[in-house]
Amino acid sequence: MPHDRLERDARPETATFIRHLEASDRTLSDEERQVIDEAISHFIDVDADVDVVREHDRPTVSSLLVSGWACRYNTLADGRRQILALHISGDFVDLHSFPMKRMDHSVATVTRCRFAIVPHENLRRITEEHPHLTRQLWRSTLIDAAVLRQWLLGAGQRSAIEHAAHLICELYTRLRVVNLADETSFQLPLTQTEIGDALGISPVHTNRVIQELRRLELISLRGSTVDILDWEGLLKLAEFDATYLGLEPNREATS
Amino acid sequence: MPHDRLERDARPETATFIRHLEASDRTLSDEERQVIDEAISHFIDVDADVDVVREHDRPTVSSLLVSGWACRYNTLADGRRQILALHISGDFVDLHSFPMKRMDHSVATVTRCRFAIVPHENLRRITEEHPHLTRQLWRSTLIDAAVLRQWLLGAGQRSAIEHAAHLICELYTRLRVVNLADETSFQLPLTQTEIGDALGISPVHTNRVIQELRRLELISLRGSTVDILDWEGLLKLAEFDATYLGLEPNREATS
DNA sequence: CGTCAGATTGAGCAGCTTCAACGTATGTGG
DNA sequence: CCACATACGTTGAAGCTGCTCAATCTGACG
Repeated sequence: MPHDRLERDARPETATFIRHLEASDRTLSDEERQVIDEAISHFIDVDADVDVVREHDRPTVSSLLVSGWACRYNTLADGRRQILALHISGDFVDLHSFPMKRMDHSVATVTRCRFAIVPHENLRRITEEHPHLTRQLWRSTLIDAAVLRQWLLGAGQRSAIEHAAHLICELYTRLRVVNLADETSFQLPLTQTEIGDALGISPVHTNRVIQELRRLELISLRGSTVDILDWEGLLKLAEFDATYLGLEPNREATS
Repeated sequence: MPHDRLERDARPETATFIRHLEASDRTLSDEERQVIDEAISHFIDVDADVDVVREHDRPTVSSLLVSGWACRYNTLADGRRQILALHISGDFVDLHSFPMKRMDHSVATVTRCRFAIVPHENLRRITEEHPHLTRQLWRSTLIDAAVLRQWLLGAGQRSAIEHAAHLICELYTRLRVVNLADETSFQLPLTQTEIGDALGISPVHTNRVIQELRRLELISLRGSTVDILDWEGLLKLAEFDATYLGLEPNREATS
């Protein structure tokens, strides 16, 4: 079942999430930082390929990913699987279960992961006492939705290679924000089958698309290392525009 | 430009949105109902096929759809268009622009529409003073995201006919909630090209998929009237499960 | 050295697209 | 009231994108 080990731990690991919120809003107060920190009840470690939350669950806690890769996914009766989101350090994988209550999809680890667990009761208290922080949490669920819109645009309108290029641009950009990508490369710990489940294409075609990206000298992909060989070329092929990731400073009277 | 006419008006038209929020949470207080009502600054009417908000805009108001159909969409450089969401009475078409600030897509009317306009300043005040209502607004943006996940699952994994059947199930279910569908039929004021843009398929194939749905005696579609001939059959073909629309009563200590 | 997961390749096929034509309903100006 | 225009739906034919099935290759690991 979900969590296979759990332990109390120190707090510096919330730093990634805070960096994340601040990537779009530099106005978090020290108090707010502390509130986030104190909202965490404990940390858990979960092995790779384990369901953390399942469709139809009604979680009473939300999980902030501290390290590792996780995904949201849904399946059809005959086994067809769509990955709905990929998550990295600093992502709140199921914050939406707080206002929504019931899960409409599952969340699984891709690699071994560490999560900071935030009880919904603590989130509720934040909404009662910290409206600005509440808006930032709300905002972080809306950035998930913006990513989802790009995935839908990709699945519906982009060719497989354009869609794949867009995913690489997105992941690279997001990993840079949390300092998990070098200047020209990053680790992508997904099998080609998993990449295909995210893009909505078969594993065989995923392989051919990757080969085509290599042939065009846009990326190299050996093992789990992606090297960006031609960022401009990737951007152009993917029509990637990072605006939707909400990274620009967001100073607003109403923020 | 966006709004082509504007006028002050009476309030009963917020009823649909309130019914909407209450479809999932019967605990709205009279005070909260009044707060929503008073947050509306005015109403506007917009002709069909007009952009209400454009990608990259930074709106200072959000728009609650009172009547008519609207959609969110995004396009690629060569004109390929993906409809990202379809909206009916009671939907807040760009509530997410409040926490997000910058639009990552456009919103357009499909038919002539009436919107209730809610200034972000009023929404900000709600987040300061009405935490329960804030959670319900947050929740309504997350239901949009849940719909989006189903559309991605459809675009990525379902066949065109399964995807189309799912869309019909979704729209019928949503229209029922706001009393805009009969027992066995509803009005769908979309061209086949628009349906195709929502499903991510060509207009020609859309036509063939609709014919196949007719041949299977699942629906009839003449003009803009959809008749549900075999609801059970549609549900099965689409693997439709309405849970994600968040319609179940949602009574929670933390709600 | 055998095993296993994952990557790669080839061949044939299905679903969907594109292009182009034609049908049909509605509306408009002369 | 007819001639024409326009928007949308429908049909046919050819072709491309991506799928399935099945085999082979590769590297990591016990």
